[in-house]
Amino acid sequence: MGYGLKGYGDCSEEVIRACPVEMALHMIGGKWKGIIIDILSEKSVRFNELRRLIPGISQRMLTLQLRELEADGIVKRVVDDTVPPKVEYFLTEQGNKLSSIIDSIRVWGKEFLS
Amino acid sequence: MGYGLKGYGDCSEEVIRACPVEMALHMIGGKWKGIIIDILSEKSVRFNELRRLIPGISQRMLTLQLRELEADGIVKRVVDDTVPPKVEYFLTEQGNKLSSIIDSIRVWGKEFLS
DNA sequence: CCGGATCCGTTGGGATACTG
DNA sequence: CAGTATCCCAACGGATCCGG
Repeated sequence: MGYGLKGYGDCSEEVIRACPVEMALHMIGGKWKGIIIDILSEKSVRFNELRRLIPGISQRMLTLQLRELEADGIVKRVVDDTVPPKVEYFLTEQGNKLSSIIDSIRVWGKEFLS
Repeated sequence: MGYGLKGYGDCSEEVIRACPVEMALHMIGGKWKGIIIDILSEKSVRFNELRRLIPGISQRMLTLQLRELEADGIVKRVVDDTVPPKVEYFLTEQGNKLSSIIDSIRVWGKEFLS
């Protein structure tokens, strides 16, 4: 048995090394998760602000991806119970560490494209 | 217009920073690509050897993922034209650089799981 | 030994409309 | 403002069988 995050497959003995990799890729592999983490690494952002910062994303997908990131402990969601509602998103400690990896991925990607 | 790898979406102005990230994640986001790159980072491996090293993967998926990695320039495929056939896979220069990122992802993942 | 071809279920993600 | 709810399609990935 391995970690078992959200029903993710077990880790057999031989691939135990790769499991954390698969898990991590699974957590940041969503179509918009990279840029969401990237934006949140700079500052906490509100829902519609995030929407404006990510052209092309639908309300539905933004909600879904944020919920998954939240469930995985990468993003924190803070609701200010006022009218109009105010919901702010920011990275957790783990999310911040992830963002530095996103950075190195971007460095690699840029070099790859050049 | 952005890079345009395999019909991947365009990069608008505001998300130009995130595009290399999306591209990279798209290239390593396959279910088995992480572990394949991981294994190849140590040594070049033959097809069936790779199969044995990745319990649970089907022949079809191994072929597909290798083909994609090859098309993306991460993996090289060398055919020794003999009987029985011998096909060896190894990382390209870009693939090697990627494997160090995989390493840091694993470090993060391990810490996340602990 | 190293695949290709086919079928098919599951999931990811887009479009649109509605709500407290 | 910050979401839900539906519908729908395409891509992903597993199982199985066939071939050089």
